[in-house]
Amino acid sequence: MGKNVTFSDIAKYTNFSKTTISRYFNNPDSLSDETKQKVRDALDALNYHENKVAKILARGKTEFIGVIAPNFFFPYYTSVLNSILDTYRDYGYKFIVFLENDNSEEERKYISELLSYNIEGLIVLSHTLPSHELQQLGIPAVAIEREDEFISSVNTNNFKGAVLAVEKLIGDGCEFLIHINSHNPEDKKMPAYARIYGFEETCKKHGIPNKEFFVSLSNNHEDYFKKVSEIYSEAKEICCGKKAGIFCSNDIIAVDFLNAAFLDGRKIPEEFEIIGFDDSPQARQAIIPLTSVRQNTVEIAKSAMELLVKQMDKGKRSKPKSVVTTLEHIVVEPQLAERQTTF
Amino acid sequence: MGKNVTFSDIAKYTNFSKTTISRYFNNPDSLSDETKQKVRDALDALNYHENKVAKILARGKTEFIGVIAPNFFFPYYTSVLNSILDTYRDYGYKFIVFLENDNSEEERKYISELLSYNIEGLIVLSHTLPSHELQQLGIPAVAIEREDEFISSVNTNNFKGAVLAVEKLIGDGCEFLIHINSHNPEDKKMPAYARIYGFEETCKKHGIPNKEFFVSLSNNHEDYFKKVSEIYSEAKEICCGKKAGIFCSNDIIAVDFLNAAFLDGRKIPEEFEIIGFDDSPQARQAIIPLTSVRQNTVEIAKSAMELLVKQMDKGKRSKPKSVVTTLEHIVVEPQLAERQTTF
DNA sequence: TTGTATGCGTTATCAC
DNA sequence: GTGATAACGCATACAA
Repeated sequence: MGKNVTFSDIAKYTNFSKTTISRYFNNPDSLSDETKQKVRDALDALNYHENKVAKILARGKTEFIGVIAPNFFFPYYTSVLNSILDTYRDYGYKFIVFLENDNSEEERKYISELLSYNIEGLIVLSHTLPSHELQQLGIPAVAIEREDEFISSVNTNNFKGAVLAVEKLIGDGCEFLIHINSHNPEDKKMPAYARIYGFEETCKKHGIPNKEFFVSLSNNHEDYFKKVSEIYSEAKEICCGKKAGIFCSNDIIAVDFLNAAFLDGRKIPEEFEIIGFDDSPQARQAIIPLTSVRQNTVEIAKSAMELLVKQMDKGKRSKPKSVVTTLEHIVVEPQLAERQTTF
Repeated sequence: MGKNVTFSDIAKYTNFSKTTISRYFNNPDSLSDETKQKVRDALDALNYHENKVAKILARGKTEFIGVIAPNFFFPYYTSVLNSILDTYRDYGYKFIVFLENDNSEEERKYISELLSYNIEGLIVLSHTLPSHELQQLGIPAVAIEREDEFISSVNTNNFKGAVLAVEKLIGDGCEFLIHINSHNPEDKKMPAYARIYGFEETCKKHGIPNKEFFVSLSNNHEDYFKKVSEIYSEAKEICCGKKAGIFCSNDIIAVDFLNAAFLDGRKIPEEFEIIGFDDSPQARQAIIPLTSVRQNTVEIAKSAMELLVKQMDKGKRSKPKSVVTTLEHIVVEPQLAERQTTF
């Protein structure tokens, strides 16, 4: 940082005051054309570069948004992060990104780091901290696809996603339905839990026999495949003969099931129809391209930013502490990406 | 931002000066135990939170590192970014992340944004800006797996990766070798280009007949698959009868080839052996788990940070402008992740 | 249209 | 051990 050129330097060079230089940037209309020209010349004569840190300190606005994401094992998070980062072009906010560590103490440290940089808002994808703790922070915050009782959020319409999938399976003539979910059946606060309800209610509505399986969350793929293979074997037993429809809560499970069935010589989608969730790269590259419920991550990111911006604006107008805005929970509609594991 | 508690407030509360409060954080040994206790009490009585922006302005160090990554189509970039973000625990640097837009003008804007925040260093994964332009920036910068003539960098030993793959194929008895690469054969400055040399030289060394194919880079997977399927057909013709080994420059191509061959009834790895590059999730979830050259992204990120830190430290000791350190190009060794598409 | 003075919340340099 | 005071680089009320 070799002696950066500052307003003072420009001021000296032009014989104007620092204020005038400041105005050149913030209120140029109030300057005469001649002055503007002189400043402009000085600016590139001295090769000036703005210093946002100083600007932040003086004005209090950082244009920073903190993002805390889980790791990238599930491509869904990658995709959302991608979309969030892309909003830079529309909003100009910069993102300081942290990766969750499955450790709430660590996560609190991340947050206090972020706060010390005067971030204007926080986007939380990780699940380690309860939303009431996030609310206490007193800064605009929005949750994405996680427990969101006390803060605003944007979630996929998981229920609808499940309904779309199951009705597709039923419409295609499946006589027995299976749902495989990776979430611990206990954490009912996770939005994704609604996929289970969606499955159950749609089955009930159409009177279709069904069964649910759960595989415990794991970052190790071998584990996953072994468990899913076992589920496949069991599933084959259960629906002996009848055409079965499999709806999985993510594409990883779905592809594993597909592989197990395919290697076992099943005809797909004739004997088994399979639908995943997330529309990940794995879905597209499966041995039989996988039908999957696509979450609109672009829309999710956009909505998150809108919520955040709305909250941040409010914080400015009224009294500082009134960040206690009414909660808003935006729901983004999913879509069925139909490929070859369904008809 | 409701009136943050500052050193002034603590000072008033404790009847000490701001200086003493500052010392409490930066040089606590110089304070009496009694004073420290008083300050400590005041700190949580008033619920103080540090303000790094002010600290930065006063001290000049931001602990920010800028990252410019390409999009997340190739899981390799995701993985590297993941590893970079994880280094926070070891180094404490925060990352402001930008996503490339394939537009050099945009990218220059990102960089000037980053500079205005006084980032201490820059990690560049994107390819839109030539390295000599990055060098001009005058801040510590390191390139990862991209053209790196004028700045330090860390790259996978791509040549070695290819050699590992090809020798494995030869060792397994492949009589004809095929290389499929997605890079434009023109951009020889990309480190990944060495995968081609590695393929060619190893083939030559062992006197194995071979052929190379190129598919043009694309973010659209359907495109890819169609092209790779055509290549598969052609490949089948060429090596009629002889056992063929396929080495692909990324897993996406490899999985597509695998799928095409598998669906065509080929026995794998008996008739075709296939090796990809990157060891991505797709490789693990392929219908036959794919053997792939694993890039050690953790090591890559770690090396990048080490290079950066070294440069940043130098910049502090000597004169500001001496960021013109000698270039260093770190090479990280890849590893063959053997799965079922090879013996 | 332009300038003066003051503040933003720290750290750093002298003092005592 | 502790305290004034001046930076750091910019924004903003208030003057002129």
